[in-house]
Amino acid sequence: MQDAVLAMLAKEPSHGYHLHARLRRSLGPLGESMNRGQIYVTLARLERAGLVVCERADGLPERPERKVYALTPAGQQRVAAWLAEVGWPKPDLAEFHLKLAAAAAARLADPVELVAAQRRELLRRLREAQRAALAEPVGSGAGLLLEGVVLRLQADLRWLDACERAWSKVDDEVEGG
Amino acid sequence: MQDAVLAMLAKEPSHGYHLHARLRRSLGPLGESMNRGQIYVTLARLERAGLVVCERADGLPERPERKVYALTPAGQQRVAAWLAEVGWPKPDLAEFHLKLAAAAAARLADPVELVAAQRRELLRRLREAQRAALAEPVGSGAGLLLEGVVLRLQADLRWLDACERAWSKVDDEVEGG
DNA sequence: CTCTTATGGGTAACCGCTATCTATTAGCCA
DNA sequence: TGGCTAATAGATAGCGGTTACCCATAAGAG
Repeated sequence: MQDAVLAMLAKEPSHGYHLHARLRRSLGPLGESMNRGQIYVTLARLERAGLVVCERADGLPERPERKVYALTPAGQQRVAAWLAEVGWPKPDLAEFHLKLAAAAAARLADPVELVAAQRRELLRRLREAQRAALAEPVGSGAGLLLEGVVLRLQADLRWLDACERAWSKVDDEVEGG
Repeated sequence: MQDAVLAMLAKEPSHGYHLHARLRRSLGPLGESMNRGQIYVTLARLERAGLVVCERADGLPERPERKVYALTPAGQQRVAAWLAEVGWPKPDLAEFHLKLAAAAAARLADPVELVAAQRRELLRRLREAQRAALAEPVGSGAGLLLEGVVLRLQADLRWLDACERAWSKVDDEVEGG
């Protein structure tokens, strides 16, 4: 979040609400879930860390005071460092994996059933993402983002197939043994 | 995290360190990054919420006191609810997307270069995951998990290809215009 | 016998995010 | 004109997770 805000400020100084709007526009449909208040918390921390400064540009006395923030040299340095680093979020498949293991171990549910339910959900999201991608203008950033979502969902569906194969075999062994 | 701990307790009561070991074993190489202290924080919260109870079973006086936790009826209910829900983590591609946009807008870096660097990193991780998968016994839970990681990385690499195509086109337009 | 290291178990502080609350501005409508 | 609603701008509290650190035991090394 901090890096995202700094990245927006690298283009031009803004106040909290404007930053929020720019982020949402940049992320398209995936930015819907962004919280408004988070921006201000993040800005306060960035200011405390000396990465941004607040230039009070409340020119109109009748408007609510809005604080316009801009990058400090340290902030620019951090943006450059962020751009230079090659990080990638680690896959978060552990939860479903544990769910299957727990269901089988405690005999609380049928793992193959859980996989089937999950596949229905992912197919639903896949259709939704494809529909949203069609609504975006071609070549837009949001459309590209949605393409990534679609590719991920397809990969996850393939993984569910593998899960089903694996847990079906376990069931057979239990029944057979 | 809470659900993961509850799921382990659904199979059998355990104390903190044992739970940590079981979780790590169940997750294979992906469990390496798990923090030990987190287990105790989580157990304390679960106890406060009335989902688990602590039966002090420190039979040997010379051993350090270890608290054995077990599910309460409310805890069993929550495990059942967790198994019933069909959730899936949302794709977290936004950070890289913002990185590309910020690099291009502030002219701090070449987006196509960033994509190339990211591709190198993902290929490295892909090789690593495939190697780890070969080290796991076939049919084990950890092996299945690693297969999911591999499928995801392959999907992300395809997305990077799409990113490169999109941002190359943008560069052409800028140069041409 | 002491020093060091590894293991087992725990606590506290910090950080990020979400939800919620306040206050002002603007638009609408009766 | 008064009252309702939405949008804008900002602040706060609480939850969940991670990190860093602390305490005790056990095993070796000198």
